[in-house]
Amino acid sequence: MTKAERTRELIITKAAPLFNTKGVAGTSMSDILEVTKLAKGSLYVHFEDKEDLAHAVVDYHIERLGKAIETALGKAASAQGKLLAYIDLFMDPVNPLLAGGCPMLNFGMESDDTDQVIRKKICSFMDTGLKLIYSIIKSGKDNGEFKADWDGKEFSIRMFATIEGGIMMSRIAGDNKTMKVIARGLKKEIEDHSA
Amino acid sequence: MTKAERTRELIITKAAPLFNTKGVAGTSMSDILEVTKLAKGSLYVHFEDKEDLAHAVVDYHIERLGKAIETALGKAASAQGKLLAYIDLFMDPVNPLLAGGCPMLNFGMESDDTDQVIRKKICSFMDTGLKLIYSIIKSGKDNGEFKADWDGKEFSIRMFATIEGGIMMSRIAGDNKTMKVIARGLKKEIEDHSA
Amino acid sequence: MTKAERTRELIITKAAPLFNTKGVAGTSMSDILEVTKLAKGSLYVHFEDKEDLAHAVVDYHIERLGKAIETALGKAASAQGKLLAYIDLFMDPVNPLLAGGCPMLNFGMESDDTDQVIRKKICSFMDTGLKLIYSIIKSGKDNGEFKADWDGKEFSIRMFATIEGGIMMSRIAGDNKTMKVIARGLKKEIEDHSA
Amino acid sequence: MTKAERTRELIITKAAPLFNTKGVAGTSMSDILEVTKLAKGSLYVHFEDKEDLAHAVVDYHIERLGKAIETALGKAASAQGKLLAYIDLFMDPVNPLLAGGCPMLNFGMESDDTDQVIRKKICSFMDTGLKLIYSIIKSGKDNGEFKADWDGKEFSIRMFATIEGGIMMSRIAGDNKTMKVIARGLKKEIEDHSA
DNA sequence: TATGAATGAGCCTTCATTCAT
DNA sequence: TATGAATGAAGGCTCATTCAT
Repeated sequence: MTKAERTRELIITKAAPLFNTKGVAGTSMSDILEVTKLAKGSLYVHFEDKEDLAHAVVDYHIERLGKAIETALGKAASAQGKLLAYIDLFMDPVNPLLAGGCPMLNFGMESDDTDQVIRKKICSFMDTGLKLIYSIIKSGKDNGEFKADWDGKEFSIRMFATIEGGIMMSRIAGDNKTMKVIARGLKKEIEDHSA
Repeated sequence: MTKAERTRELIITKAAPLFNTKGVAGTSMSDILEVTKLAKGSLYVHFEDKEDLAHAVVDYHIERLGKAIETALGKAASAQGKLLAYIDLFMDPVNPLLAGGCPMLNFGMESDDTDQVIRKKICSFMDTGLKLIYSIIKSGKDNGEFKADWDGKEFSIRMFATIEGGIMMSRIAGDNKTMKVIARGLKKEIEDHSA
Repeated sequence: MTKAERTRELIITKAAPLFNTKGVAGTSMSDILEVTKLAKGSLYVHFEDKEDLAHAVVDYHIERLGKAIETALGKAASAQGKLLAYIDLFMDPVNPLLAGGCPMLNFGMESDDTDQVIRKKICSFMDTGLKLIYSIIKSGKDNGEFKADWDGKEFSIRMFATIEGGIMMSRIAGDNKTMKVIARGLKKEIEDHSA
Repeated sequence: MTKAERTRELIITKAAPLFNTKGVAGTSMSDILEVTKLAKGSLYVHFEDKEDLAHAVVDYHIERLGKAIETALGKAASAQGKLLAYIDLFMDPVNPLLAGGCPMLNFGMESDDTDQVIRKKICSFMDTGLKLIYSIIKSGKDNGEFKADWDGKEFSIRMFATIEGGIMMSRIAGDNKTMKVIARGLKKEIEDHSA
């Protein structure tokens, strides 16, 4: 990793929690300077402008979340285990994996009317997640873990939506009670479809 | 209504879509001046500062959404009808009731780490909504519409979360497909619990 | 004159010598703040941006120079007197009427490749000047002051060009010797065409 | 020519049209980096600072213009031919010899109040040009081409000024009409003084 | 109450330049 | 010599807000 790459990475990693916490509009370049301890012009050596940095930060969040999911699911042997692991990953929205909470919610809700590049990045990551859940269910049906008549497509969409909604509710409430109810419900449904 | 009250109302109604679309941080007082066509100082005659206005705007959104729900549900005679009406109200996130989309998602996700007053307003409105759904189910169970063993508390939370998650997904995707799948699932579940 | 008009006028009059001396690109908004003793944002109450202010300053220079010519020529009774008065007005480029020198030269030469609005303003003022000289010659011929066969069009262009070139040369040299030679030549030519 | 000298030359030749077009203040070191495709630090290997480069660029313009004059006049056999050749060299200000137009006008007018080094360079080049014209007239008088009573000093100054003024006027107007009138006038005067 | 000029902190960004590599 | 990352002052401009009218 060259020096430039290291600095770029430093900026992204330091800026990431700020953007995810205060939003893109709510975070100033000065805020980022402060946490990176870099000099004024330095940010612009590595990023064209605030927008460019914001996009890189979104990519970073997507990558981190993607890897976290991959890791968590990698530890599970069965399809059912993977689904449960996925749910568990989002069980604590008050102390989330990524400071500020789920970047899909944060960046998605800020960008839907204001930044189409970010919206599309989040959209494509959402699709990836959806497809992942679907593929797990499918493989579970293929290997006999899950009942063959389970509608994997419908469930993957609903599970995804429910989790995100649960995260939103828990973060707004400031406690995880809601998320727990939701997780229990989803898990029960998964178990109900075990063969 | 005095002239002052009317001006105040004008500011709030014109500012509301801006805040809900671009966020609080992303909306400037000048943006609001522009759409209200008021003079610079006028805003501060009616609101202490931007924060104060933002809070009033959140209240306004809550009130409007609350009334829309009330109206929609008022038209339905049965408990089941009310639940279905509630779902239908959120069926078109791409062309939402309130410009910018669901204010609980927008203000909730922007404020969770930045503005505790807004967060609490959204939180308490969320509670109201949750309780409303719960009370409908309860009354449905009381009058024999719904099976007595239906867990109303769990379902109301899950329904709320799923709808919000569905709104989020549809807005990020830019189309309502997701929302339709979710609505169908929730409605089926409701019907499955009809007595 | 309203307060706003007074402030606007203050900014223009204070900024004018700066722009005419250091050029538009070479003058910063901070330079202007300093001489006007206004606060940061105040400039933008009266002007959209630096370009807008620069255009107003060019207009101001044009107006002042136009009025100075008008006044000087007004004092002369005859056509010949007017032509000589015009020349006299530009006789001291080292201590010019307008700080920084002839705005046609300064703004014209800076803007020809960079700001078409300024270029056109200067161009149209130049045309006015040209037409003025021509009309003086014509009226002199009409009233019998000048010989009828004098080519007024050619001379007005050449007189204008020679004066501007003389200003340029004197300012570059830092002394008025060149300008004096030129003035003498032009005046002789005018006298040679007296009837 | 060493590599360093070649790079230095490259920078100057690429920077020259920029400075002559947008002015010194209006041209940034980044602009120059862009057209030279050099690395950031490289400029400062060859030039102390922007001022130093600007001075070199002025020298370059002076040298090019000087050589162009020399070449054009070299082709003419008689003194009269040389004077006419000189005038012809400046006949098309809209598509000038040097991109941006006459460097004496451009750098002269920008520098007269801001950069004494540039001003003096232009001043001394102007003197050279003036002396050249004078010497041509003198030699023409010596060899009997021109009338002995022609005031060569006065005419050389006036011719120089008129041409520069004509360039200015044509560039501001965006067409060469003015310049043509002026050239015709000067040429006629030259012919009128032929012996 | 309403106005809009004025404020000055702060915004994002570019500037000329330096310096470690 | 050449590189390009780093610097921090300064650039133009917008911000939320105040205040005299």
